[in-house]
Amino acid sequence: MAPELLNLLLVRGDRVGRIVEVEAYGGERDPASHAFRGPTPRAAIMFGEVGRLYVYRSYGVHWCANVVAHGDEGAGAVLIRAVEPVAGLAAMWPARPAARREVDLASGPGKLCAALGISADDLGADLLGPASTVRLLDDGMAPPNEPTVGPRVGISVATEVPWRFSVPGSPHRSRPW
DNA sequence: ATAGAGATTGCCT
DNA sequence: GGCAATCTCTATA
Repeated sequence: MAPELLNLLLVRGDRVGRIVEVEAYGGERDPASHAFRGPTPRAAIMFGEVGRLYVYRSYGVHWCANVVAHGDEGAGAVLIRAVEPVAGLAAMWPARPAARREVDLASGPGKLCAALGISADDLGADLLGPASTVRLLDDGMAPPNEPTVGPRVGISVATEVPWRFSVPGSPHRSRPW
């Protein structure tokens, strides 16, 4: 379902971004996944109710946002890797002091959390709940028929698994393919 | 208790 | 292109 998230809107307060790049992580059989070692305290949410927000700290510096997604059993999550700023840009600029161009505002998993203001406060938010701090919205733009597919980024194991998806040609993606 | 690694970013050369 | 920043989790003792 990771590519199905492409072109959906990620909303926090008055800041809105359109998802242009995602990366899927599996359960206990995916050595690159936080769920690989079972439902540990951090990873337990990946084994729970789908459609919730999983936020974790990356390199002690950044927050990363995931959508919990899996079948009837098992575990998994989809990392949001990049969004295109759609609304609330005025609040995004001061949250991203290093960004000088609009395309750099949210073109990475840590960047988009900073731009939208997503942090541990939002951990576990029901992304489809109308009252949640962080929400996923469908404004009618369908996901791309043929998303760009490639290997996952920043991991040292199972790098051959082609579970990175993006909107073809979007200038807001995190890294060149 | 403690050590090592990490789904990244931005500044430096 | 190299590398530091800095927190959390997990494994080992």
